[in-house]
Amino acid sequence: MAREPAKIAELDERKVKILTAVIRNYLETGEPVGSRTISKYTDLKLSSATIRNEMSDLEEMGYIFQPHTSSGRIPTDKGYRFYVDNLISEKEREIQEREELIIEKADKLEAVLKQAARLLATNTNYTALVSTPEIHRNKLKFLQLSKVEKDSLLAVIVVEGNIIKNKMIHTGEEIDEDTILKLNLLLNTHLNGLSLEEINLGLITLLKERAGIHSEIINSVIDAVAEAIRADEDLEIYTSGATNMFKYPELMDSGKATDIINTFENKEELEKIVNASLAENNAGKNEMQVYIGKEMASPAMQDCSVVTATYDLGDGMRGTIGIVGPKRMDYEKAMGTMQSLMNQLDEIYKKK
Amino acid sequence: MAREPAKIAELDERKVKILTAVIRNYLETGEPVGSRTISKYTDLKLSSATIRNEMSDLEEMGYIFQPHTSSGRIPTDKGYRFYVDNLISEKEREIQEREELIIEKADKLEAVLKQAARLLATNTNYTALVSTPEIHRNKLKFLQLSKVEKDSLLAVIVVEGNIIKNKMIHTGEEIDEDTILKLNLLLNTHLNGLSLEEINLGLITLLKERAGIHSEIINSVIDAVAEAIRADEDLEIYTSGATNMFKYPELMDSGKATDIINTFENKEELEKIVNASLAENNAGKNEMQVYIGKEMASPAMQDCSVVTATYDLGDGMRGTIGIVGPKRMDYEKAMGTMQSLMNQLDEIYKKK
DNA sequence: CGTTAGCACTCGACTTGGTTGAGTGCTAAT
DNA sequence: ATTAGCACTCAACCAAGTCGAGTGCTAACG
Repeated sequence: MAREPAKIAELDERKVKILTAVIRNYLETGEPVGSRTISKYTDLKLSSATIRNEMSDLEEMGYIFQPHTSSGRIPTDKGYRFYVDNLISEKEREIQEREELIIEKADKLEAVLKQAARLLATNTNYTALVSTPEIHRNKLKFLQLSKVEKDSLLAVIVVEGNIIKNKMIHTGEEIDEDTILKLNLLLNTHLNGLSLEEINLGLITLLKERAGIHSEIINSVIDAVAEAIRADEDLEIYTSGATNMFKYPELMDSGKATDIINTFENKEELEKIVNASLAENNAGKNEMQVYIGKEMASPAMQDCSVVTATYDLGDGMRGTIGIVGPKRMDYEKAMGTMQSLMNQLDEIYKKK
Repeated sequence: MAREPAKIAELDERKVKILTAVIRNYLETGEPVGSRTISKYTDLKLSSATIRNEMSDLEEMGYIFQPHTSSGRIPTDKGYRFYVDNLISEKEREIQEREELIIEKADKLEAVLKQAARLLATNTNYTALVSTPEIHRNKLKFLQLSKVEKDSLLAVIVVEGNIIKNKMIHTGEEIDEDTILKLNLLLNTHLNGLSLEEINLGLITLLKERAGIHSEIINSVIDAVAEAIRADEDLEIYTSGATNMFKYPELMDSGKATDIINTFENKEELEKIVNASLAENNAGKNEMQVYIGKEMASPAMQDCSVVTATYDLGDGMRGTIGIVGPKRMDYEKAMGTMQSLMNQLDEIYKKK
């Protein structure tokens, strides 16, 4: 969780080269990487022995470690962090535009988000994570009661951001059209433009008085409004491609993959991740975040990394999109794909 | 897929006893069961040698088989089928009422179904599968346009079964209240009570004529109605507890579990199962189905069994609920839990 | 002084051979 | 028809040995 900057100054140029070589190689193979491999892999002409010394230093400094005595090295969380912070940003921009994901136009936001998740998952071979927007400051924009059957009314509620909610209200007795008209007028004059917080007990009492014998209905309506708005507060989170986790032996073999997929079914855990991302993004807009291992709040995820971004569709509709993968995920690709997706989301919802 | 009746007549009483003993034992342990085990397990006092002979017969008849030479026996699909068809029905009824699942009342059908799935999964330790109802013959029950902003109308559409759909229509120009009133009257007098099929081109043309300069809006509305209704035709399917599949070694070790969970993410495959169940249930109402291994259309599922039931909430709202588990699932428990759930669903939606 | 070659050492992964035990099929005796 | 007995099979387990990739350390080299 605590995330230190990991300054580049701490390492001289050669160490940086070796560290990145280790990381790059490990990203590809998923196996611990030894000194001999590095000595051939890099352009600097050094023998394996020298590399060994440097690697020993790097280990002491906490960037890499050995899973068991005398085997190759593997990057630590700190190592990955360094890599992500200092070494990606340059390359990323070139790649990101390489191939465009294609989001078919779909009208409903929910469908778009689901499709986005699927796209991310299939493109990256990791797991995608999408949270539906949390509705901020939702003011009531439109409220209407209509008679649908003899003894039931339909309340249609539209809040800022054009979120529409419906609620059937069973009245028990028949209500005539005239009364409905009056109720509609009453409700609209008093409630329109208000936010949930502004609809307090005093206002409700006032409304009930005005409604006279139909105060019962007012109750139902207020309930409906409250419930409708509240219902959107516990946000939905979709995942897609969860089983991609199985493709990575280091997770599969240790049985971690199962744990991880289990937490994908657990809303609370996912919320932790999403919320962390949202919070961090309140200040710096539209930046991508990368959380590595223990930087994540969720314990089961400590063998993963996640790339998150926050989308903002205006009207206070903000949500998070994430790509979850093993620590040795291809950060460049993940971030590139994510960026591309965000661009497209922007495009779709900007012209509307 | 082909499902033979598996008559009880084919087997004498002793063979039946031995077969059930094999199956019961295998259901519990998940390991191949040998002759010695059976000779102790059953009440009939026979030596292992005799059992061996009988088992040899049963193998020849296709009820059991050996995973490799000289190991215990495991039931075949045919064996399970026999068990489910002939040996459960008596016991099942007693058990089913044993413990009541508790569905908290929730207003929205979707939420209820999701919760039902979660309940099934946690109660049985298998994977639950729920399809949202396919809406049959949905007649238009209520249709209303309202002005929400200067240049946008909200169309609220209610179809039989109280399915509510909303659609924003951007008009480009401002529409005055009077026109909206007229349009509403026009639409309601002509469309109310009609099904999708009945809204044909002739009717649409008529409406457009009557609407005069606002024929544009009629177009949008008809589109909205059509889309709203059609949108519900590609049914949603929820799964819950998918990871429970990992709990069964015979699936886990062979890597089948991964395949299975993968198909849980694949809508088309799930539809096969759901549709098979729905079709079969058109005739005999409210019966439970059991599909074993190859009886299922989906190839990846051939190491599973599934217990399905069809719920019917009236108004042509029918859908399928399923419990997916390994072939050696506890059929009694699964069927009992399912029955209990169906009862509760019935109860919730009967009194409404 | 940084770099390199060489050597001893470690340790997981794999192979081999042997043992065990559950289970079978078959045959002969009851 | 049932059972006891025997030879056989085969997965699972274990111990010992080999292999190879990799390390740390030291001494030599430019």
